[in-house]
Amino acid sequence: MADKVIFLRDPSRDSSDRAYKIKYADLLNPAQLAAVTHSDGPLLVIAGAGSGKTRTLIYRVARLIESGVPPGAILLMTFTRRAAQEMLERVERLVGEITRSVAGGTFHSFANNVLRRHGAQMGLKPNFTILDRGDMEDVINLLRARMGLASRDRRFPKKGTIAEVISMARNKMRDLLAEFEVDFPHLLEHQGEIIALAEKYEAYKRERGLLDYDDLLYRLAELLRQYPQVRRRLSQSYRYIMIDEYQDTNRIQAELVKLLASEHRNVMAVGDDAQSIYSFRGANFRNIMEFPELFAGARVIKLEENYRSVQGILDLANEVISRAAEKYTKVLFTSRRGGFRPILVRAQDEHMQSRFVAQRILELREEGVELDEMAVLFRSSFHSFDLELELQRRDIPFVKRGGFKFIETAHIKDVLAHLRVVANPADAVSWLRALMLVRGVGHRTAERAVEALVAADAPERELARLAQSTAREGAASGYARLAALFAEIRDKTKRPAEKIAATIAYYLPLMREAFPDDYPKRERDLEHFQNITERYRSLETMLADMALEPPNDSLGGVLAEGPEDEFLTLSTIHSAKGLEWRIVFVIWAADGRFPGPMSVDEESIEEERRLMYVASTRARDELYLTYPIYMFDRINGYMMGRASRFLDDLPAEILPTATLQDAESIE
DNA sequence: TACAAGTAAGTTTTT
DNA sequence: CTTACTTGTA
Repeated sequence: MADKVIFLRDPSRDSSDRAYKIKYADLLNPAQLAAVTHSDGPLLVIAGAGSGKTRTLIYRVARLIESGVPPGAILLMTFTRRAAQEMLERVERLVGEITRSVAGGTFHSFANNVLRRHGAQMGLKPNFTILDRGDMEDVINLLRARMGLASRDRRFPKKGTIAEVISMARNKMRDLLAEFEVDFPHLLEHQGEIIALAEKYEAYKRERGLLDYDDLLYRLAELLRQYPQVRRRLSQSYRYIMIDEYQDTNRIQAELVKLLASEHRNVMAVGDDAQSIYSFRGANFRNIMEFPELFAGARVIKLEENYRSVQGILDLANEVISRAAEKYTKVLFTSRRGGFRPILVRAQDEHMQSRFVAQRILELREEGVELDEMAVLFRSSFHSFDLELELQRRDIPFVKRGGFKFIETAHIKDVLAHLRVVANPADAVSWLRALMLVRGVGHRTAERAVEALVAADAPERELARLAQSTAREGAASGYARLAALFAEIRDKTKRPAEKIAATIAYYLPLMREAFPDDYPKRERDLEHFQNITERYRSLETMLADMALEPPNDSLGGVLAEGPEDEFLTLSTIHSAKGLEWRIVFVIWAADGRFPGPMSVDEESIEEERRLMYVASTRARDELYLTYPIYMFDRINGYMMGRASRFLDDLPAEILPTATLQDAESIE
């Protein structure tokens, strides 16, 4: 910030007849303004945490629209679709124009839309089914069993591991052989079989109109590469491309950007290398480092002024990240005054940690801080279990984000499977799931039936035939009921919610038998699910949404009565990305939890460090980092815990410490 | 072949 | 504490 910057106007663009309603220069700092008024050509914005990154994107969209760019020519890629929606709502308020035609969402949702519209060119049916990770694993498990790899004496990797290898290789655009050498050397002995399995998996999906998450990106790239006329058309229609959170894109996504921008190179990438936390998904923070090479001549603008946090919090964040090995150097600063320093709080054990957090939250609420302004963050979803109990005990309402999603529970997946076979009768994964629920049908029978159903022209007739040909009494009526349901929900005049209601009615008795211990809880989930789906008019859209943007909160923790009530947020750090609160607690800031036991090599430790940086920069006013001294470990039993290595050697003027003690008078 | 019950092992983050 | 695989029975 040493130099004073004087901007020269481009007379051809800023001509007098086009007056901007928004006073950009008054509302933005010089760096933000430069990014917002940048017109054509590639632009990289390195945006530190809290530096007004979202604001910059919003004003840039507004500016483009005010300059006469049709909203439909703008493509806004974000990390979640909700982020895109919120941004566009703010743009609408700014420009007073409808922005609904701005294309926005995740790479995956964008790919989904394009492939449904243009995929036929490459032989892709528009009613393809999207497989989530669980579905992918189901298929792999099936193929693994078919290939006789499960029953062997030798230990063979589990479905989850296999799925991980396959997916990682694709996200990094490597072949499987290279993937084994680099990331999974311990699986080298199985590589032949896994490669064979991966080939079968590909064939299985292609034959049945199934696309997993990685396929969405791959098939889109394939479409754009192999069909230049489609690429040109798309590139010409999306003349301005903006990508948020660029540090968390992977190689295939970078390639997609390149292809989509091939006609104009109008790409604005925004991100922060210090916040790259998705390498487990194939994200490569080198993407952001190498953006200027991918788009030669790219302009680079850095946003360093932080508008979120008090200086004490930034000092800690800067200190944590300064020890990172590789980064675009930037130092966050703020003009916010205020004496608060983050504090490292040591508890005796996990429960004391929970009691401290709950107590402090109640104190803050007494002081007038709303629960909505507070969050508790943690490295892994299960770290909050004890705290959740404590919060329930004290009647503190909360929502939990991240971790296990209710959409992934068996009962929701069961219901969805029935709707998925309606949308795509070739969807063998879902048929299998639905058939296994029929009493008297096990995996063997189900597998045979699935092949017949997928090949059949009219599935309901095939179901009727199965009902007649089965030797088992129970199975016959089971098939008949399934056939009746199928006929009912196939009715195109029914809304998705009505189909869900019919499916739930069919499913409830089956669920009670399958889950005698906890079916009431599951029934509540189904009710919740029913509510979520009310707003959909198209079954296909509903199914795609459930796969691509499932509701992120896991149910169960919510204690409050009405929607007007305030909630405390519990969240994994990953799910807290891009969000902010006045008060933030980071629990389990202990070595062995954060960084976790899985992080051993240099690279993953570096990623954990960035994760700590992300966590601490979520806080505006106050930041509490806590850890217990005694931690229970399944292997070692109780052991002495120590503070996270990212925190324990920091000077006391950056991070003072405190120890908790029980006061007999209280409690 | 289906399914219940019992035993053994493994446990991050998410589109 | 959950899931995955084995064993036993109908």
